[in-house]
Amino acid sequence: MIEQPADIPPYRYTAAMARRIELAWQDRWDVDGTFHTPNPVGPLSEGFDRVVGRPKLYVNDMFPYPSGAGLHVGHPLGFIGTDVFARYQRMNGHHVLHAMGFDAFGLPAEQYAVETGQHPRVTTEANIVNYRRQLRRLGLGHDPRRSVATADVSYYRWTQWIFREIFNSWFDADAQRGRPIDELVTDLDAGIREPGQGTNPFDRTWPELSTVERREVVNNHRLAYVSEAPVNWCPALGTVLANEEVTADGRSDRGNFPVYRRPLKQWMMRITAYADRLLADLDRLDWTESIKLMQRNWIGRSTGASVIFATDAGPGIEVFTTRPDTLFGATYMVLAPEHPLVEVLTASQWPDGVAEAWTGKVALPREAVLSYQKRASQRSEMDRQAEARTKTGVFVGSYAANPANGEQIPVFIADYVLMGYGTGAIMAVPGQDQRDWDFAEAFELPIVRTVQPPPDFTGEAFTGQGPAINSAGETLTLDGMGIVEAKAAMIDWLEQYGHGAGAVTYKLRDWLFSRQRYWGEPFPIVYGADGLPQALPEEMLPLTLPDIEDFTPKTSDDENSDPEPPLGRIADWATVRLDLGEGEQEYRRELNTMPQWAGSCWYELRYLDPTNDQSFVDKEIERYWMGPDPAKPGDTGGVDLYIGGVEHAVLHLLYSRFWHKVLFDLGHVSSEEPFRRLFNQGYVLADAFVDNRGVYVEAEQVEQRDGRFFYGDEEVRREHGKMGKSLKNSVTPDEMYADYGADTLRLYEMFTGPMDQSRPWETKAVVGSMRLLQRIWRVVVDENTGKVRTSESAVPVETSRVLHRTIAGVRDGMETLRFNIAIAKITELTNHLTTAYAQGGVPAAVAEPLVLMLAPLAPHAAEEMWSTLGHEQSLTWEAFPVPDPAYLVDETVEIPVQVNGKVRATVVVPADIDAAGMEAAARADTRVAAYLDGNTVRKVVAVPGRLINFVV
RNA sequence: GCCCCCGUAGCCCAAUGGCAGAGGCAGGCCCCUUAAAAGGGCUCCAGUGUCGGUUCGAAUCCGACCGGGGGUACCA
Repeated sequence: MIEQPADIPPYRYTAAMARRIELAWQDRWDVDGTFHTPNPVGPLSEGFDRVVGRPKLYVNDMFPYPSGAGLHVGHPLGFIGTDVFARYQRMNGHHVLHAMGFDAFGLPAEQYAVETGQHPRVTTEANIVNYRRQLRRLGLGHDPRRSVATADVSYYRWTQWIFREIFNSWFDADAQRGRPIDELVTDLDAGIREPGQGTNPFDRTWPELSTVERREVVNNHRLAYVSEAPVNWCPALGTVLANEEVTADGRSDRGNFPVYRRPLKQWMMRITAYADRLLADLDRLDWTESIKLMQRNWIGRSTGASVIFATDAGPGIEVFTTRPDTLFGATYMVLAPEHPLVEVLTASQWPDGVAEAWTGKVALPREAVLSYQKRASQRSEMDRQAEARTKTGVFVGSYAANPANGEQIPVFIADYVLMGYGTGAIMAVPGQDQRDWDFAEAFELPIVRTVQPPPDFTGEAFTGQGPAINSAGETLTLDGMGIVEAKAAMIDWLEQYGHGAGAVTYKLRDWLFSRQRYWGEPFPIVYGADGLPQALPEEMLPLTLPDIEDFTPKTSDDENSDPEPPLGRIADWATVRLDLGEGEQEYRRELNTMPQWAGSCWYELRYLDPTNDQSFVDKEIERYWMGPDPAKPGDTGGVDLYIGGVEHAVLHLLYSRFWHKVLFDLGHVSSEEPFRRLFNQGYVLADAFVDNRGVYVEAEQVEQRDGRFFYGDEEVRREHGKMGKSLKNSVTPDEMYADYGADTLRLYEMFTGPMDQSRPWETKAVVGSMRLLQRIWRVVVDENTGKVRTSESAVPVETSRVLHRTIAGVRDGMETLRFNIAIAKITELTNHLTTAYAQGGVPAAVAEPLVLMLAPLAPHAAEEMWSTLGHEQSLTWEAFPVPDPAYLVDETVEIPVQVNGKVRATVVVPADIDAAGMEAAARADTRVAAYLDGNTVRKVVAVPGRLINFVV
C-alpha cells in the first residue's frame, strides 16, 4: 500500500489512492473476465445466454501503430471516448463488443527498427508490450481475448488469404460486382463473353489463344494484377508508394522525401472498378460530411464525353471533356509530353509560316519535342508549382480535325496536361477554360467564345451559364441552347456520327499495392517458367515472412536507382520447388511485400472471431455483429461506431471499403460496408516553443515570466500545434497516472470539449477534474474512516428534481458523444449535494445513481464507491439510471415576459398553464401593465411554459 | 483559386429559434492549516468576429465579409 502523507485524511481520494484503486480493479476485471464479450456461436460463445435478448453494439477505434516513443495524452482521446460510450451502452442494455489491436506491419515500424538497428519484430513486439501496458493502465474495457496484431502469423495468413481471393476475382462491369475468376474463364470458354476492353494484347480471339496467352488475358482481368506503369518511386525510402501516400507537393507522406514518377512493374489493386459503388454508397453511410466530401473529391467522378479528333498522321486523338457543348470553340489540342501518340504526330518538318513561339526557335519539330519532353520529365512536381501557371509547350508540327466544323487545328504538347488524368490529351477551348485561354494568349492561338457571357462580363474565359453561340455546323446547331441541353445534343451527335460518346472518368487510380520493403506481408504468389504470377494454393498458407539478417531497404538519393526488395537477398527463399498441379517445378517467389494498409483493411472483421483457424471470420458471427439491420431498409451493415482521426480519409477508409466490398461480392461477409457510422475525434493541441533559430525546444522546460516565455535564459516564441514528438510538446499518460490517476485523466480529456473538436492540453487544468472526483468521493466515503458516509433517509423533492434532470442530461451527453456536458451535469448534481448535505448523510438513493452515472467516465473510482456502498458485484453490468419524467417538470415555472422581444418582467405560473392563462398572468403584472398601458397590443406570442411576448 | 469546419468571458467550453451561462481553468476574497495546496466556500468576468436579411423574437436560420483550422489544386 502506498502511504498517504501524514497530514492528509487517510481515505481522501488522492493520486496515491487513485493508483491503488485503479490497479486493484484492473486486476479484478482481468481475473473475472468482466469485459469478455460472448459471440453467438463458436469458441468465444460461452455466456451468450446472459446477453441473448440484448441489442448488439459494435464499437471500434482506429487501431494504433505502436511507435517507439509510446503514447502521449493525445493518442487515447478517441480510445477513452469509445470506452465511455461502450460502457454506457452496456449499462444501457446493449451487448457491446469493444476490442483493441495493433497495426504492426509497415514503414514507420520498420523505420524505427532501422534507426535503432534492431530487427523490426523485436522492436514492434517491445512497442506493443509498452502500448498494452499504457492502455491497460487507462482502464479501457476491451475484451482482451480479441486483441490482434497485423504482424502475427495467425493474422497475416488471413491477410494473404484475402489477397488470394482478390487475385482470384474479376469485376463484372455489367453486374457491377466482383466475381470469382473461374466464372470468367467458363464464360470465355463458352463463348458467351469476350475478353474485356484492353485485356487482350494479341490480335486473335479467345479460342485462338495459347494456354499461356489465355492466362495472360485472364490475369489482365484480375482485381489484383501486375502492371508496368508510371508509379511513385521514392528512392530515399527504397520503395514505391501509392498515390494516396504522396503529398500534393510530390513528397512521401512518411518522411517527406522526394517522389519521382517512373515506369516500374508493380502489383496493383483494381479499386477503380469499384469507383461508382464507393461513391454511391457514401450516401448510405452515417459519416461526417467532411470525410464523405474528401472521398468524393478523391474518387473525382466527372461526366462528359470522349471525342476522337482525326489526324493526317493516322491515329485519331481521343480526348475527354466535361464540356462537349464547347466543341465548336476547340481551336487547338494539347497532349501530355509523355503521351504515346506524340512520336507519330511529330512532323518531320515545320509547316510553312509557323510562328517562332510555336517552335521554340528549334530547326526541326523532332528536336523541339524531344527537348521539351526532356525538360518536362526532369521538372519535379515542386518546380511545376514554383513556376505558378506560366504556360509552356511546343507545337508538334501536325494538325487534327475538329469533328464539329472540320477545321484543322494545331496539336501541341504541354505539361499543363497530365498523362495521369483522362486520356492524357485535351481539346483546348480557350473561350471557356482559363488554362486554355492562358496558353492561347502565350501562343497567339485563336479564341472563339461558344457561350455568350453576360454584357457586364469583363473576365477572360467564361465558365458560367449562358446560351451557346458560334456553334453551328452542317449537321448540328447548338446556338441558343443552354449548357445542359447543348451537352446532350452534342453527345447525341458525336455518337450518331461516330466521333465520340458520352463518358465518365475518375481521378481515382488503381491502388499500387507492392512495396520493396521487408516488414510486411509476403505475397502468396509465385512465378513459373512462363513468367506469369500464380497464387499459392490455400493449404500452403501462411507464407511466413522469413527471418533475415539484413532487413534494411536499399535507399538512395538517386532517382534512377532501382527498387531492390530485401527478400531477394535470401536466395534459398526466392526460389522454391513446388507441385502446383503441373508436376514439381521450380518457381520464383514474389519478393515484394504488401503495404502497411493491407492489415488494416479487415481487422474489424478479425476482432469478431480472432481464434478462428478455418476462416478469417465465421459468417454467422459476422452477420450477428456487422450484418445489415433488417429493420432499416438500405442499411449497409458494418461497425456501429468507428472513431478515429481525419487523416485516413482517403487511405485506410477508402482501401478498407474496397476490400470489404470485394468480400461482400464473393459472399464472405453480409455487410456491404465496414463502418456504418464514422466519427472523427479532434486532436489534442498543446503549446510549443521555438527559439530564435526556429528550432523547437522542450515545452516542459519553458518558464513563463511576466507574460513572456523563457527556455533557460533565452526568450522563446509560443506556438500552438498538434501534440507530438516533432513539436517537443508531448505529455505522457504515464505522467498523468502518477500525478492524478487514470480516472482523472479520462475525465479531463472527456471534459475539454465534444469528441469531434480539437482542444488544447493544459496540464495545470487537470486538477479541476481531480477535484470533482474528490468531491464525489467525499459524498460516498468518510475521508477519515473510509466508511460509507451516505444515509438511508428519504430523498427530498428538490433533490429528486436535480437528480432526474441530471440523469436526463447525462444520457443526452453520452448518446451524442458530448461527454463534456454529461460531466457538467454530474458536477451540478455534486454541487447540489455538497451544499444540501454539507455535513454528509446524502441519501444512498441519490448517491448510487450518481456513482453509476460516473462509472463510464471514471470506472475505477466508481467501482470502488459502488463497493463501499455495499455491492459485491462490479457495476459494469448494472443498469444505467433512467430519469423519472415526473421530476423533470416543475409545478411552477418562472417565465420571461417580453414586450417587443425585450424582457421586461418575469412571472411565476403553473407549469402546465395554457397560452391564455399565461397571457392573463402576464397582464396582471404591474410592470407589464405599465408597458402595455396606452399601447395597442397587435399580437401576442405565447409559448406555454417557455415565454410570452407582446407586440405593440 | 475552389471546397469543408470553426469564431460566445483572460482560457477551454454550455445554451441548436425563446431570460446569453451548465461546468472547469486562471484571477480576487474568505475558511481550514504552524505552513502550504492538488482541501472547503464565496466572487469578478462576455452580449456571441463584422455588416446586412428573415422572424414577434437570432449565438442559433439565410447572405456577404473578416479571422483561425483542414482538405484539394493546371483533373480537361
